Amino acid sequence: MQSDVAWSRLRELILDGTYPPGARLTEMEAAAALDMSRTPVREALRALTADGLVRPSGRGVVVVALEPGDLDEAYQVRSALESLTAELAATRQREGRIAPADLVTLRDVATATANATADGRLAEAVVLNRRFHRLIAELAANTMALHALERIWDQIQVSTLRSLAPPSRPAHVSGQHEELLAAIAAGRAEEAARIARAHVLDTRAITHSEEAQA
Amino acid sequence: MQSDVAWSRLRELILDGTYPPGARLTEMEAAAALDMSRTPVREALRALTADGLVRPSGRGVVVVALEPGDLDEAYQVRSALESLTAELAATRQREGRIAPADLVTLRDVATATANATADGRLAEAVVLNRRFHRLIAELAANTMALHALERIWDQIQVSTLRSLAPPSRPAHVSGQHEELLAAIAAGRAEEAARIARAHVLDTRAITHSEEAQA
DNA sequence: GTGGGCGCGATTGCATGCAATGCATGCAAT
DNA sequence: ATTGCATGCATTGCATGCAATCGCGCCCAC
Repeated sequence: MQSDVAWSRLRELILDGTYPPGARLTEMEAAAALDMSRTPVREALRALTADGLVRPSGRGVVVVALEPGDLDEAYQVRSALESLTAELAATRQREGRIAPADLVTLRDVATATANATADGRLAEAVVLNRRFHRLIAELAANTMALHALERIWDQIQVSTLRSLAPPSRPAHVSGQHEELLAAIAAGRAEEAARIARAHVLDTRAITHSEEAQA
Repeated sequence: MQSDVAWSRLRELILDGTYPPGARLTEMEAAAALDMSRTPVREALRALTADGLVRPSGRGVVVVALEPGDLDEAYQVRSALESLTAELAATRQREGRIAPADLVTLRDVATATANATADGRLAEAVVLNRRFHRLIAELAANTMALHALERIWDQIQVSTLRSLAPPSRPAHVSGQHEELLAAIAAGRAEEAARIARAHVLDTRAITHSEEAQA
């Protein structure tokens, strides 16, 4: 369906920074850019509005720019949800409902993320980091939580892309990934929940301090 | 905008059970029922699909019927989010950022909910109960959490409307509301979070046992 | 020079036409 | 009788026309 194509392509363009926060976008422009008529583009823009990636502004829409306060809110929600998914994933592991291969994949992604970060391949690190957290959410086998998280991740990604900077303590972040992985692999649900919550809030704090530096 | 009108009217019809889970719905039918053209109705149906209230099914859409397993997932997410909003509300209260009148309103709604439940005015009790939880989410001042909760509440409401039965222990539910209220009013954030989480999961358990009875 | 008001033009929102699609129904053949 | 297929039709998805709207710029007055 062209409507879905329009949605995913526009979403992609927003998430990779081609349309940065604040960028203006009209039905007609987008229709011309994607070479389709206004109708499917119109539906896509409405969907993106519902997703919180753009917001109506006079004529057309603009890519949202979350203010620091809104970002804090987003991280709070993300923290609550990832705490839940980590707990659920660990519980499922304890119950033997998780395939060993999935845990291997998770470890691989964690390693790749650490390497990319250490090497300064930041764009790649962002993708891998998100994949790491997504894999955990998938292991939790809770589609509602996964969907809610996708929305939050998208919104956070849009508003932090421009300030791409290496984490001040890369080893710290990687260490937390390792701890989280270990807790899940061991089926320690409560610990996994605690680590996930702390890790997400830590990530926010790091971004904060780097904003302050800038 | 007619598109929004269509969305809210259709949403209302679904949430109040006029279109029960499983009901089929086509663009043309809905357009005729709402007396507007297919275009705005079409957009509304897409939005409702994104909201998880209907899902495409062959031609047209059907109102979603969450299976028990999906309901469990929904309650898990709801529990995580309400735990967060309760914690945030309590924290804001401790910081003196909550108007006393808002707490009075919250208490009034809690009382009204308890009365409606005790009197067997179930439809009313559902509305009041939701308003109680919503007020807390508003006190938390986290719009993302509020939006995510609205979605979850909608989905849960649709799939539990038909099994409207008085809670087996109404005093228990009302008591939990009181405890939650007290924790927030006293600014005890951690306790509020704990009570909220337990209360939501309790609600789910009650529904479960009543399903079992039926 | 600045503030306010007015008019024009771009852009949206809705309606409808048209073609494509997929589902249901019925018929035929085994 | 049941299954497979073909045909017709309801319904969707997209394109485009048309009217209403809103923003923007310009001009005038102060």
